[in-house]
Amino acid sequence: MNADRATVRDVAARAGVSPSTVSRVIKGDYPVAQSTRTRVLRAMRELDYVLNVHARALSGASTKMVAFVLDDVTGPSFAYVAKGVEQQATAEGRLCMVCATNGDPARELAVVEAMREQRADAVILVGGGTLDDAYRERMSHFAHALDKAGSRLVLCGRPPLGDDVPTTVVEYDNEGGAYAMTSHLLSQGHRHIALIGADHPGQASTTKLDRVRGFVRAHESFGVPYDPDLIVPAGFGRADGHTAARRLITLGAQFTAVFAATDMVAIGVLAALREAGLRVPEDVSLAGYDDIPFAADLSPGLTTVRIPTEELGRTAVRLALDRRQSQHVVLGTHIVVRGSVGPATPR
Amino acid sequence: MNADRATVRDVAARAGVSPSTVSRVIKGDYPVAQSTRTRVLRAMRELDYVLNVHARALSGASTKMVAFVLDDVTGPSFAYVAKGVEQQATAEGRLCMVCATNGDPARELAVVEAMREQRADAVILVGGGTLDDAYRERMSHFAHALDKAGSRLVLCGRPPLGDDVPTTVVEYDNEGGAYAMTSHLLSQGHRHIALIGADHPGQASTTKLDRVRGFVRAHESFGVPYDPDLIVPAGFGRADGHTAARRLITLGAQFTAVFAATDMVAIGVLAALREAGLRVPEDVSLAGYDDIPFAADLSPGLTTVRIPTEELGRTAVRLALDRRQSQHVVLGTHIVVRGSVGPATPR
DNA sequence: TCTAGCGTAGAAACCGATGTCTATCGAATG
DNA sequence: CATTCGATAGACATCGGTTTCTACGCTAGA
Repeated sequence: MNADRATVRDVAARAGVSPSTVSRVIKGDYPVAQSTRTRVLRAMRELDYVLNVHARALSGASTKMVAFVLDDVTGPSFAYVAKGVEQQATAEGRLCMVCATNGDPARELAVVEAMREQRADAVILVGGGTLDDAYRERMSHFAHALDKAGSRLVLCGRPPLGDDVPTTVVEYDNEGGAYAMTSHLLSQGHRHIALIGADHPGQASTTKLDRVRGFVRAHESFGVPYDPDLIVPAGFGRADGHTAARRLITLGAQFTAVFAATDMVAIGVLAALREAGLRVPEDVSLAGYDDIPFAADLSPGLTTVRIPTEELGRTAVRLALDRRQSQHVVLGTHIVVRGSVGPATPR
Repeated sequence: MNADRATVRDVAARAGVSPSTVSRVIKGDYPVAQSTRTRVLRAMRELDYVLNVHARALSGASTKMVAFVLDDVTGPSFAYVAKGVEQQATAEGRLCMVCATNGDPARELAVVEAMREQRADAVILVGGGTLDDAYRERMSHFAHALDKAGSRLVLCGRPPLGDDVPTTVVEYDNEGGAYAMTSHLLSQGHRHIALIGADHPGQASTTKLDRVRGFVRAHESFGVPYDPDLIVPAGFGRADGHTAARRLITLGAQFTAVFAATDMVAIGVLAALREAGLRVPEDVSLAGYDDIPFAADLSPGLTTVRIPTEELGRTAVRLALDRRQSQHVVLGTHIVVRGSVGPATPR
């Protein structure tokens, strides 16, 4: 009647052995006579036996799960990191949990807490990251707690929490990419470059700060002064870029190139430029950041900075599960030249 | 020394109560004196106690987890379904596991098996779906097994397995969208429409079949014969569209419009058309399917069919967790008119 | 022949939280 | 004053595998 699910005990009874023996057949790390094994396997098949991972986890074994925490599943670059994580997790025999935070630090902390309850082998945080002190402290606490429990907190594409905090850090050279792209624009003769997507006054984002830093450093290297008015704060989305660019144009700002902090922003900027009757790259050059898949399909193709997204995700899982490897890695970025940047022309 | 993690017992000892009482404080469904509760809560805080979900799951409680199985995390439409699933799961207090199958039916079956081990509250399969008999049979078996265990198999954007198989089905009107778009093209005067991304000979995909069906039915409604040579099999990716379109052009096929089976295919087709010196929509009209976010950002904007992706994901979770609701739903699709389709012009 | 050793299998404790069943205290009722 | 009920809390079995620790049968070496 109550068929429910078969347990080790049921299988044992059917095969005429003890539960211990069934368990040993399942794990396979202990000698079991061939004939016994065969009988047990048959019983398992006949009863459609399915292991209970919770029972297994309870008696000490690893949960074989990694958790992945991101802002938004639909974010073009995040999705690729997720792919890398999923791939590597699968390769290492792990399952993968995904949680979206929608950029809410409070929710992020809640999610990490939930992952502690799940006893995940690793908790991978990707993107963004606030600089808020209380937040950092709570996160450090989690890092220590996870570490003590044999798990690991991984910061992926965000800066370390501090030297004494046991975390795995996988970054990419955010500032270097911005530096390279800005240099590229400067070497094309641009002297008035707008940076759209710098920091909002309120929320400090390290990603944004780094990109601004690279922008500034390149100007310094070239001995070109930059116009603070052309460094405009904005979000990381298409709409943010569109709004910011339109305002810049309306205000009559003078610039021959736009460096958008993300490709999504660049797409918004592109639309705003078009609406204003400006051609790219003839009137204004446009550069992005992230090299999302569609960057190549815009017309003109978007010149942008490539981030090794999948690699980032794969590395995060690999390092977290093998502590013998270095626990702080910085992956490189490089610019991808397409059609959206041309030589500067006076306006 | 061995700090490890605190258990209910540790908390109980520290608070000077029994484990049962601690458990009651945690669940909160049983009367506990205010003073006792306070002491227990303090002990929990002091010991940094974290619940063990596996122990809880073992003693009968639900696992509060839904599993989400898709082809590829980076697929533009899948990501949105994932977002819907994640949102609704969170809203219902569930965590969310994500597994990618890379379109491999064998891996899909393996993943579903893993989800049975996890005792997930629901297992949501999205996209694709083979028509292969052995596969269907195995999947039906899983559906029954999950059902018997109080869980649920959800088919999202794919056809039912059969009437006697206990599943939740959330579809969208695939054929209707293709019908509407084809009608739109026909009403613009197009009489030679290429359908790129029909079925590959080997692998039968219901999604593709439905889209072809809508295409054919629209022609029949309009009394316009269609050219079988213009129905070309192709994958669902950008490269597939590019290759297929280039071959069509090289072969000198006559057509004034292309209906791409997905927006990704459309993007590939667009590139191929451009390379051949054909303008869109002046020389050739182009329509896609899915309305991925970038469809609006192409130039010209891509006329395409909108699928209620997030809604699909949200509905899947909602129905799976509340069996009182109808377990078979078909969500509507509609065409989105942008600039890539124009009136037919003789070539 | 006796014992050491190997291969194999069972009994029972254990992981951590839950829930049932029982017990106690104080207050309220007859 | 005795009894009963309500509020509260503890003891203990339980969920389903895992893992010692022990034991049996058999062969090989002393």
